[in-house]
Amino acid sequence: MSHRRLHRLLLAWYGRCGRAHLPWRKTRDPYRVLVSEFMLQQTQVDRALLAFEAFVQRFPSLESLATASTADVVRMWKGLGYNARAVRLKLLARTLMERFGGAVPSDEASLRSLPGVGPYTAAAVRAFAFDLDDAAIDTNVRRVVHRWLYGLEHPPSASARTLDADARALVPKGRGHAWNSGLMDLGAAICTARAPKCSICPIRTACAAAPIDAASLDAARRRHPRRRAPQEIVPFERSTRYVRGRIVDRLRALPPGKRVSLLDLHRELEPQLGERSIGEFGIVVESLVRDGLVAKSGAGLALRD
DNA sequence: AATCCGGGGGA
DNA sequence: TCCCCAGGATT
Repeated sequence: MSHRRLHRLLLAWYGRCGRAHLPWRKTRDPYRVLVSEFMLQQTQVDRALLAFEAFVQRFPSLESLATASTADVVRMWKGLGYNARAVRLKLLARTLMERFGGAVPSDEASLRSLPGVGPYTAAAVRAFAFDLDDAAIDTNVRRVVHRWLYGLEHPPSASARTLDADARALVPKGRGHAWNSGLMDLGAAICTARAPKCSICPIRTACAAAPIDAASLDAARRRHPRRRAPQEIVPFERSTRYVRGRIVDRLRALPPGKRVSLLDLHRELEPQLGERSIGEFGIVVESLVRDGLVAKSGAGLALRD
């Protein structure tokens, strides 16, 4: 089945309104694409923008990242969250230098073998660095495709598998880069999860869901609630995530070469952490050690080298 | 299949 | 203030 009308509408809109000026869209350098995709997995474009510029300036090449210390990479990751990804990105760089001759592969199997690269990132690298006709499918893309082809996504009319197959079939031959870029921009700016702007959508005349009324979308969402884990009862400040964040932030600020004892760290962070036993604190530190973020020695704690 | 992993923006 | 956000690894 052909989707020529969809292709024409979205690609024309991307040409007019797309964010082709984003630094990771102006380049085809696979290393930069990889860095941007690692950041964009977890962060909005506006925030990733600043971090990206600083990161590629500090680590301008795969080789420079591969030879950098994990500590320096984690320091450059400040503000982005999910710090284990900084560790994986650094490990990925070393893997590429050692096993792939310093080049980013374009085949899916090789990409998927790399730390931190799953189905989405592998496809994104193929589309954005190599302009291959692959579909980088995240939840935003699934939502957009569902609306186009099946109508409102509450309740779902198609499985994730079906949507993935549809999304792949939609990629116009030879236009992988622009198509994926346009799809993401549409999902971020117009075809949003809540309050989509159908009235200004370039696809509205070819969309099964348009026009979506914000109030009825909200009502449909409430009628079909997504299954949720038992609600987190403790305040965020009591959560492990918060403690981990405070610890890593404190270790980021530690002068290179310096270390801090568990007891001193516990005492320093006490004002932010409230009453939390040293034992409980130590368990959180252990989780950071397991994640490769923190190094523990007789001299104390620091970001891992 | 379910859970963990941050930090921020917007309703 | 509360709700929501997203891919990958682990178990």
